[in-house]
Amino acid sequence: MRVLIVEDEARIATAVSEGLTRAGYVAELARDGEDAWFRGETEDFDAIVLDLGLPKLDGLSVVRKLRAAKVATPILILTARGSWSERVEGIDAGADDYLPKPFHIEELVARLGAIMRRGGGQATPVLEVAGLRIDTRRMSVSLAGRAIELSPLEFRALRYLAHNKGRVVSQGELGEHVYASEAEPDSNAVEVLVGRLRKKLGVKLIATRRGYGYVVEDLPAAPA
Amino acid sequence: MRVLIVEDEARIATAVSEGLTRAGYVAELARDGEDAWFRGETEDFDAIVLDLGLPKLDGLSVVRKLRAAKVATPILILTARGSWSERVEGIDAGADDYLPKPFHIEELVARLGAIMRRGGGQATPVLEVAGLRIDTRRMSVSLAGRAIELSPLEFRALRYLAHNKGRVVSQGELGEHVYASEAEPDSNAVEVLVGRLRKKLGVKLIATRRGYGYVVEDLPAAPA
DNA sequence: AGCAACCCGTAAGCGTACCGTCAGCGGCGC
DNA sequence: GCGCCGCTGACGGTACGCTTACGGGTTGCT
Repeated sequence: MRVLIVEDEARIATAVSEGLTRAGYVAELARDGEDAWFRGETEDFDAIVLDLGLPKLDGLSVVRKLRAAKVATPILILTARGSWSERVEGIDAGADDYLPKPFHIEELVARLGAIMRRGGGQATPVLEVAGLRIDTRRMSVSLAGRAIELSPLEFRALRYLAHNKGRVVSQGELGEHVYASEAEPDSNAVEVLVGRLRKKLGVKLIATRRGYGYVVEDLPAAPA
Repeated sequence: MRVLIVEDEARIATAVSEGLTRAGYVAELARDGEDAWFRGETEDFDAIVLDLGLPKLDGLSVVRKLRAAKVATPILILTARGSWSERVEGIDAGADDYLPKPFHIEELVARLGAIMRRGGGQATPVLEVAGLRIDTRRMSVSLAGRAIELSPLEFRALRYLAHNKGRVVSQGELGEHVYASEAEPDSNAVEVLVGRLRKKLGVKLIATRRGYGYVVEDLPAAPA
């Protein structure tokens, strides 16, 4: 199991490297974004641990470029403590999970194991549900071959709902995942957002469970 | 038997830890929500005791995220005294039972034993009883393949009854679990609720034990 | 720089499902 | 047969969620 560590602070880099080695991984090290991008594309890793604050080419760009190049390797990003927007942007860009700094090495090892086992959560580039194709790399959506233009927020909402298809997602939960900050409790922003989304989709895909939230069904109509 | 205790108040944490150890469990401790979420997903516990008021990531989110990640470990939540809405939300989110603070350790041990013996009650997303399917993730119900529309309160009531099938549930108990506030003693709200539920189901599923409460039988035709 | 288009949060209005109350009735149990 | 527990239908208040319109802010094009 080869893991690429991308980290410019030497202290952290060696700590992580040692921790992963002890856990039985082969740890490779890259010290800046350009190096990470080059090696991530040309070499074959089982996972990438990526700090977002990097010289030459920032972490988010690395994620985006790798995903654009159809590199499906699981990516775990290291974010600043409490930086909600970094996490959201990171997941948007195609990372599989995030770990806020500071962290324990054991935690890193465990989460890394999780995303490698999962082996293609966010990394799977296209979600499909009920004739709808959601391409998370190109940020594009099409219904029965016809492209649909969505705004960034609409796209995030749809992606989250599709990703959790078959499960009720409350307004609060949807808000937390769509917005890069804590949602204001007294606001109908989510309702309006879902409304616009529904209008653009033109299909009865997003059902509302009054008192609970929204669901998109993965099965047409065959419960037994 | 490994149990994860999630509690930030050191005093309570040690008390619970000692109590569980004395009862023969191996107690692990997590002090905040993110830790709980990560360990709950990556490690293997037989049960989780979860305080709702937590730093970093609140308890309800932990429950939701674990359930979304298909972690079926039984979860017992500790709620503030008298906070009915917390309990209801907790169960909705996928917890198996709640215990209001303050509590006796013996009570905690007893309830923990119960949900572990039950071995995946609420954790399994769909309940089945007498041809009825209750999907707690979709918040939807179907009878013999045909979907049935239920209101939030109706759904909660049915879920609680089905969850306790074969046992008589008093009106008071049902009310406590359905309503997110103190139930008024002089009110036939529960009766009306059960009535509407029965009408929508269209089957003689919920029997009434005059003077005691309601039961749903898990066996279709058991003569007495 | 100026302008247009778009994005998106706020607010108001509205339809409707939800659900508690009440009154009347039925049936179970003694 | 009587009494009380529980069922049922009607009614209306409430609040949930949808829709529409508006405007501030940003982006991008000329």
